[in-house]
Amino acid sequence: MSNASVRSVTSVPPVGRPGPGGPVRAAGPTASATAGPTTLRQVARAAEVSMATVSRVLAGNYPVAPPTRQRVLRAVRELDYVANAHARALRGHATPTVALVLADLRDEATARIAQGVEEEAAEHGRGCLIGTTGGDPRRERAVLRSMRQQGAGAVVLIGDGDQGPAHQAELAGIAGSLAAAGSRLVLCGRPAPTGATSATVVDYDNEGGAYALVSDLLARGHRQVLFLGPTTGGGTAAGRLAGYRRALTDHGLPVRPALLAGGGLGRAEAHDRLARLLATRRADRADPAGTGFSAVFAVTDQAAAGALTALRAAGLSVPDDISLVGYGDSDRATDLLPQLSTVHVPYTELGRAAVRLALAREPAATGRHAVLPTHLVPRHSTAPPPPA
Amino acid sequence: MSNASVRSVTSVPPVGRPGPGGPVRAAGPTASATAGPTTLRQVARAAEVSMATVSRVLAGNYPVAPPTRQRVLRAVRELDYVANAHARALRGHATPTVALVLADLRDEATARIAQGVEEEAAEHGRGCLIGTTGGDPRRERAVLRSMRQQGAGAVVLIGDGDQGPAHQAELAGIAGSLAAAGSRLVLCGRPAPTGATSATVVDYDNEGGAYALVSDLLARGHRQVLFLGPTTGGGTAAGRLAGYRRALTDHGLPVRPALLAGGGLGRAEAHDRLARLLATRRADRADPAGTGFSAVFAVTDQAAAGALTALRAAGLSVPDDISLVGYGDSDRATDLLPQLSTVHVPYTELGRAAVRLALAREPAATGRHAVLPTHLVPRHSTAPPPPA
DNA sequence: CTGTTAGCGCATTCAG
DNA sequence: CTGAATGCGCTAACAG
Repeated sequence: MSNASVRSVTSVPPVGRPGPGGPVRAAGPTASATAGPTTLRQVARAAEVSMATVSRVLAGNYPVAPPTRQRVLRAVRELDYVANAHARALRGHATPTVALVLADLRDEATARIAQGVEEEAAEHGRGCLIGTTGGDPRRERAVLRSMRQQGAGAVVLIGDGDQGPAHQAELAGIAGSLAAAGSRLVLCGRPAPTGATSATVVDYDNEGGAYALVSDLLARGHRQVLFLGPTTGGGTAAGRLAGYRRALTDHGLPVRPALLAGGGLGRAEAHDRLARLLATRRADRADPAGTGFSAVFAVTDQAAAGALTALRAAGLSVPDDISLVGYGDSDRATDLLPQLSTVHVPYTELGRAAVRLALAREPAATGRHAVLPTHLVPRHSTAPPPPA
Repeated sequence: MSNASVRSVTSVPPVGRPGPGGPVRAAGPTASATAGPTTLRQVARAAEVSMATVSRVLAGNYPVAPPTRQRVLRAVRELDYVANAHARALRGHATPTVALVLADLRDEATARIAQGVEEEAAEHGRGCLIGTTGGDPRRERAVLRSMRQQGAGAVVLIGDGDQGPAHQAELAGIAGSLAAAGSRLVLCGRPAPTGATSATVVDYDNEGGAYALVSDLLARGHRQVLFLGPTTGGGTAAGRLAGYRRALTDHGLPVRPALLAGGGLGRAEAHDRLARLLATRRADRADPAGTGFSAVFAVTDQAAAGALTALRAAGLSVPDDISLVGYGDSDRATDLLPQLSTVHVPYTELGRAAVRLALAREPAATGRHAVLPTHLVPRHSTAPPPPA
C-alpha cells in the first residue's frame, strides 16, 4: 500500500493528444521516479481502474462501460502508453516475427529479396528481424541460433548456399529444431541442404534461365561461349553452369574445358580473370577476335560489368566483336553501354513467396520446394558473331 | 504433482551432440505432447536439478559442481534447449535490439546505411529489427510505434526526411516518448526535425560535397551548370542545392533560375526532364552545345545515369560536349561510361555512427548532431567546357 | 554448492 | 460490467 497515496494523474490539465512537443509525461512521483516505459499498472492507477480493465479496453474484444473506457483511453494517451511486446509474446498472444538471415545487405539481389520478405511479413502483421553473417558459416549458425531464441515464427535464409556439406548438415539440424518448436526454416535462392526434410526451399529456375540465355547465343550463331564464373561448388553458380552445359549439349556442341574460365560472382574478380585471359589468348590464337570465343556468359550482372570493362580495355567492341550476357537483371544492366542482355530473376517475389510458405498453416508446406520462373531479357549486348 | 510421474529424459541413449540429422528430441510424453520450444523447466526435470541450477550453468557466472554441470549440459543438448529471449527481456537482462526504419531496402544508399547499422549493432551484441515504410509518413509512424512496443533500445530512422512540418512535429513527439522510455531516436542522413530536442542526428556534409563538386566544375572553366534535381522541400536535395548555390556565389556567379531544372531523385525522372529540356533548348539557343549549359549536376548517381542516357540520345558527348557529375558514389558510378565523377558519402560509416551514438551511455549524446565528411571523387565525366 | 521464492508486464481465467 | 488472482519463462535474491 506504500504507493497507494500517489495522486491520480487525471488531475493534469487536459492537454490531451500527444502532439508536437511530445506527450505529457505524468508529473507525479511515480512517473518521474521510474525511468523506462509506462506500464499497464501505471495506466490503471491513473485511470483508477484495475489492470484487467485497461487490458480489455486496449484489446477491444470485451464490453467496457463507455465512461470507464474514456478514462482509460485518456490515461493511455497522457501517459503515452504502449504495450510491452515481450510480455505479450511471453503470454503467448503476440504474432511472432519473421527472421531474415543474409550475408550482406549491400548486394542488390539480396536487398531485393529482403524487401520482398519485409513487405510480405508486414502484410501478415509480422515484424521482421534481420541478421547478417558476412557469408561466414559460423556466424550464420550463431545468428540462426539467436533467431531461434527470439522465438522467430519463421526463419528465411537468403544466400548463395555454397558452404560445404558439413554446414549443410548443420543446417538440416537447425531446420529440425525450428520445426520441433513450431517454427520453420525457409531457404531462399539456395539449394536444399542434403537430407534436410524439415527445410522448405524457395528457388528460381536458375538452370532454365541459363539454358535460355545460352540457347539464344547459339541461335545467333555463336559456337564458342566463355563461361565466366565459378565452376566448382554447389551454390548459385552451379545451376547456371548446368544450364550452360545443357544448352551446349542439346545443340550438339561439346563443353570445352578451356571455355570454363572460373572466377567469382563479383565484378573485380571477373574483370581480372577475363583481362588475363584476353592477354594470353590473343597471343596464341588466330580466330576473328583473337580470343578463342565469340561470346561471354558472365555468371552475374556484376561480373558482366567487370567483363565489359576488360573487353573494352582490350579494344574489343560489344556486341560487334564479342557478345556479352549477364544474369540477374539488376539495375546496372541498363546502365551499362551497351545495355546488358540478361536473365530476369523475380527476387522480390522470391522473398514474398518465402514468407508465404513460411507462414502457411498447413504442415505440408514444410519440406516443399517452390521454383519461380525466370526469363530472358534480350537487350543490346548480344549480336551474331562477326564474320570470319 | 500431476506431471511429477514423467520419466526423466536422461534415459534416452547417449546420442549427444545435435549433429547431422537434427538433435534428438525427447521421446517422453512431456516433449512429444507439447509443441513449442523446450523450456528451462523441462531441462531441469531432465537433469534432475532445479531450474535455478540450469540457469546458473547456462549463465556461467556462478559456481556449479562439475558433475551437475555435465548433467545439465547434456540435457540442454539432448533437448536442444535455447533460452526464450522474450522471457529474458521481460526479466530485464536482455540487451535490447536496435530498430531500423527505412523506406525501401532496394535503394543502394539505404542498403549501405542499413548494413552499417546491422554490423555495428552486432558488434555491440544487439539484434537488429527492421521495418520498411515505403516512404509513407503514416506507415512510418506506425512502424515507429511498433518498434517502441518491441522495447527497442534505440531506433535509427533512415531517409530523405522531406515529409512536411506536421510529420516533423510528430517525430519530435516520438523522439520524446522514446527518450522518456530510456531509448533514443537517431535520424540518419536526414535533417533534424524542427524543435526536436530529444532526437539525435547523424548526417553527412551534404552541402560541402556539393560545394566541392560545383567548385571543381567552375575551376575547370564551366559557367553554366544545370542543377538536375528537386529545388523545393527540405530533404537531401536541399543541402546539395545549397552547396551549388554557395559555390556559384563564392565564384561571383549568379544563380540563374533557368538552370534549376527540378525533378526527382530517381533515374527515370531525371532522364525525362533532361531529355525534354534538351529538346526545347536546342531549338532556342546558340551556345556551343546548343543547350544553355556546359555541365550537369545530377542530384544523385541514379539521376546521373538517366541524364547520361538523355545526353547521349541527344547526340551529346560526355565529357567532350557536356560534363556530368552525380552524387553518392554508388556502385553504378564506375559502371557508367565514362565513369562518373561524384561525391563519396560514407553511408556504411553513417550507419555505424548512428548506432554508436544511439547506444552511447552518456545522456549528452541525445540531441547531438554529428556530421561525417564527404569528398569529391573525380573520374572521367568531367572536362573543361568545349571552346566556343 | 543447490533449492525455493518472487516477480518482470501482460492477458486471462474466475468471482463478484 | 469490473476486480483479484494466476502464470507465460526466466533470473536474482535469499535460504539452506
